[in-house]
Amino acid sequence: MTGEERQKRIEDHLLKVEFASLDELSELVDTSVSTVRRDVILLETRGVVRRTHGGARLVNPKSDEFTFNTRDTHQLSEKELIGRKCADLIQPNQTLIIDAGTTCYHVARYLEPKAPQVFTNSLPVANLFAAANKLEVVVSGGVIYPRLGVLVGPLAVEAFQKIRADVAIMSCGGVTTDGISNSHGLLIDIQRAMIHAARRVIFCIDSSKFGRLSISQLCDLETIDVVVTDKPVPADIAKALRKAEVEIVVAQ
Amino acid sequence: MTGEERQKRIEDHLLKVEFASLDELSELVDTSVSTVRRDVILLETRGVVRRTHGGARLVNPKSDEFTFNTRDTHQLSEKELIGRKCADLIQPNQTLIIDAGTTCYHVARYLEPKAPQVFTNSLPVANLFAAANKLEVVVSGGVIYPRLGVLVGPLAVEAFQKIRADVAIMSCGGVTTDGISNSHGLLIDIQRAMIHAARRVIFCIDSSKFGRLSISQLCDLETIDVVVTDKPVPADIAKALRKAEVEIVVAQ
DNA sequence: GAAGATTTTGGAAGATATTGCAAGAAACGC
DNA sequence: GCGTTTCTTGCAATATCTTCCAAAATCTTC
Repeated sequence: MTGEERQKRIEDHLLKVEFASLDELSELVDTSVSTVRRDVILLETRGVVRRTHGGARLVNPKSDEFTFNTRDTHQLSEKELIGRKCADLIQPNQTLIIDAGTTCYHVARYLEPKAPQVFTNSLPVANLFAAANKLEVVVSGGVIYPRLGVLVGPLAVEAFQKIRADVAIMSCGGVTTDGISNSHGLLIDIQRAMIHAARRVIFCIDSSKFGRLSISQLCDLETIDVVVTDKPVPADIAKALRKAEVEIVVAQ
Repeated sequence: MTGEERQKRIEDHLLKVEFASLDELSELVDTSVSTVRRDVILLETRGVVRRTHGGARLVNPKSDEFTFNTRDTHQLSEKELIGRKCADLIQPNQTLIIDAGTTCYHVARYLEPKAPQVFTNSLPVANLFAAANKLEVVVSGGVIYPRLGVLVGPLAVEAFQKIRADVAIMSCGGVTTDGISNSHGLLIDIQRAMIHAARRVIFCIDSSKFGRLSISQLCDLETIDVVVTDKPVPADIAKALRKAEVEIVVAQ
């Protein structure tokens, strides 16, 4: 086995496990620990891997997925259900605005067959469509908000102020009878511009958000056209939604 | 067996296994290691394979374009060298514009310690920095150009027209004594805006680009401040660059 | 087909790179 | 702290590379 082959195997292995001890690696490629150590040093200078005491870890594990993976784990199946149900509401060839956030990301995953035109300020959503050239994806500009991979700031707001779309697919941090709220102040302006630009506004809201209040008020319930969620909505909020003429879709 | 037949068999075998040692290959084609070595040297000059200590590796044929497979760190060592050398030219806390393209991507990989402010229209570069929140990354808006993961169109051009930066790190498709050219017409306007926005323009150019002419003319040599490359520049182009007062940096 | 020129091949010698090991230094866990 | 593990550094053994050369094969030319 040549040196490069070994290094590739080490890299491949780390892609799977994210972290590995030198012993483990030396066994994997059937060579001495010294050699593996040298390989890892080399991979580190290439920026592929970071050395730690006793092993190595991948530099940017699953960088395309961003950290919202971690948030993902506990409510994955609900969000996926919501995502699929919400995608069903979209007609072919509509133009869509897709908000940042895990739930909206899951909607995006089911959108490809509809071949819509998509506007988004979410890097994960952009990455999702970057390879497939079936549909046109427009990314708003903006500053990357680190952990979430959202583009924020004036560039983003302006981008959405300039456009019009059939549907906006949104998410949020909390819903009460008074309206929708969100936790990141930076996102509020952008979300307002998104909602303003769309003829029809769909909020994807997992059940944990009902009754919860986040820091910044985003809009009142009248602004919404559809709510997609995973469990029946609590009575008081359901009543308020009906009064605001919001269609409620429960994915089960 | 003729030499050509041997080389074809070697190539075919490498298509299957990706890596092979010279011993392995010499057994495969039933000849001495010396001959196989010569074959491999020949295949390397044709760009089919890459020699490694003790063996040979297939060169990924789709190498020149940006695959979203940025993990594909092999056979890019020239670009990696250029990337590191170019990153050395950057002072801490400068503001940078980073062009799309594999070479610029490799520059970006070495930039984190410099903590610059970064503007880019490249999704791979954006993803690279999205996880790390050490540095501020601004993404231009635009339509995703599918295979390359570049943002193009008016949103992108406008984004770069609005800003100013210390350095632009650029790449291109070809360099002749007449200037720089690039293959994607959509990129030209954006690259011009990038160059215009920067006080200092650095082109990262791997040696295969010298003497090559791409479809669209981007700029003349006077526009450039620095060229970073991996091999000594051909005499005629070197002369033209000197005349245009371009600093030449060779990474070796 | 034969003689000579050219190319290809296999191998040898010395140069270079890689590998595994060992001793001392540094880091880690308790 | 102290024992253990891991890291660094230097070194010798090994493997591979480069560069040469002579033998063999192939091509030219007549």
